[in-house]
Amino acid sequence: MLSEAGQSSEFSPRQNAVLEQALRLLVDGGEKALTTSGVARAANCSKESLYKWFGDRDGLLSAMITYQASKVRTFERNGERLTAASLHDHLVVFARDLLEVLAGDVSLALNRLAIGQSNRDGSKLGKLLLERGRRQIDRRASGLIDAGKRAGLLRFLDADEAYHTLYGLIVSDLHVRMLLGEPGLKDTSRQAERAVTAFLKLYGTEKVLAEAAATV
Amino acid sequence: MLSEAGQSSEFSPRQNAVLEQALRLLVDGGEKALTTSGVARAANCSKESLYKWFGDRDGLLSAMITYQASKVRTFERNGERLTAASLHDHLVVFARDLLEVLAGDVSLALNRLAIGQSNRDGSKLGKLLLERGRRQIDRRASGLIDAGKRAGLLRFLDADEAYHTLYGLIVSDLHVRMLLGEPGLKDTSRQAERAVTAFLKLYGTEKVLAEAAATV
DNA sequence: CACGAACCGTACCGTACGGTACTCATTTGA
DNA sequence: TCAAATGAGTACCGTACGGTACGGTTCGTG
Repeated sequence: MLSEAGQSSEFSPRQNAVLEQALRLLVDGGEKALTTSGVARAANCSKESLYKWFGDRDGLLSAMITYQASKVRTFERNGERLTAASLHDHLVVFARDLLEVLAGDVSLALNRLAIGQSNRDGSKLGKLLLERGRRQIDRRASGLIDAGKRAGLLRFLDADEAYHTLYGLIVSDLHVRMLLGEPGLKDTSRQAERAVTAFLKLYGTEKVLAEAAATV
Repeated sequence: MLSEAGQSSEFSPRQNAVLEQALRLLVDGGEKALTTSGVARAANCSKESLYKWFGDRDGLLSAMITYQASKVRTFERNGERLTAASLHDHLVVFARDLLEVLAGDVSLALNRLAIGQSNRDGSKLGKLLLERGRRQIDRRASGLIDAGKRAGLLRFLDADEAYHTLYGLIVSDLHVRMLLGEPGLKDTSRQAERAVTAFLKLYGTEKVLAEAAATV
């Protein structure tokens, strides 16, 4: 179930509680509200402990990203035989999950944080966020797409290219708009459905197209 | 040519020079490097003048966005008759321009700035950035898509939906990745070509598809 | 019980920022 | 020619942050 070597003991329970409070402060008030004094006060710990555990403020930020990523786990593809209908459904579920994750409070706050620091620290946080937070979702989608190809339902040369196309169809500019503060999208289900329909039209084999035509 | 009521006298030449220096500081060192003292020093003006001209620091940031947006002007569609080939070419040029704009130093810096402030000031800068910076490119693409429909080359129900699909196909997650500090994309031309090909496969009429099949 | 480690709460320090006040040189205009 | 206005340069103030040091408290262990 857990695809990564996800040792949940990266931090102690006490430290996890502190990181949880830090994330809450970040979500509520942005980076400016995330002061070391504020975290210590909110988490009922001392600043000295913060610096012992996390080194400095940047270490705290990194730990927050690592901790949050460790909470978001995704399921591996089980080995079931894919049909056109089940591929479509799995893709729609993936699309909805992706939009839901990207629109999440904590995700948006951490992305804003990493983006804000990206030209200050050489994008250290950005790299961390992409590695820890994105790999799960990437692997899930790639697995799904590969399975679709093996089942003769999808046709493509470059799996990575196909995945990026799927991602773009699902997300479009919604992520950046939400990062800029625009209120979240209203109808994620419709958006997910549209994206998957388009993706299947681009990469589906005759098998998929026939079934789609039959059901529509 | 200028579609907006773009009075270039929004700021005085002296103020424009100051804003130029402020943008340079922002691009070089991120938001943290953009201090009022630093701007005053770099632009050889006094802090008192800064506050007289722009009110406060937020006013300076807004002015920077407005100024930068006023520099990026785009051409309106001329009334030429679209063919399948010219539509394709115009779309590719648009895609390349879009990627080039999004990957620009100043654009990335301003987007990072607005995103960093988005949960502090009620996304005032984010709104400004979307309105001033995005409307031009939106209008250009919408005009192109509408012209394609009028010429019988594209088929869609919702023009906005078609445009967002095009945007997602072109940009995918590149914008966010660049905002997070990842080095820019290596091959914008190929990316643009792929996006337009996919877009035409999704929204093109038989007329376009026939020509595409003939040329490929 | 005694000892030490971990840790909380707080006080403290140096620094850097946003914003204001003041002085002095230059320009403007009648 | 002279005074009013403009703006550069600088000094200054209050505040707030990151980071450190210290006293007091809890808790596990021999």
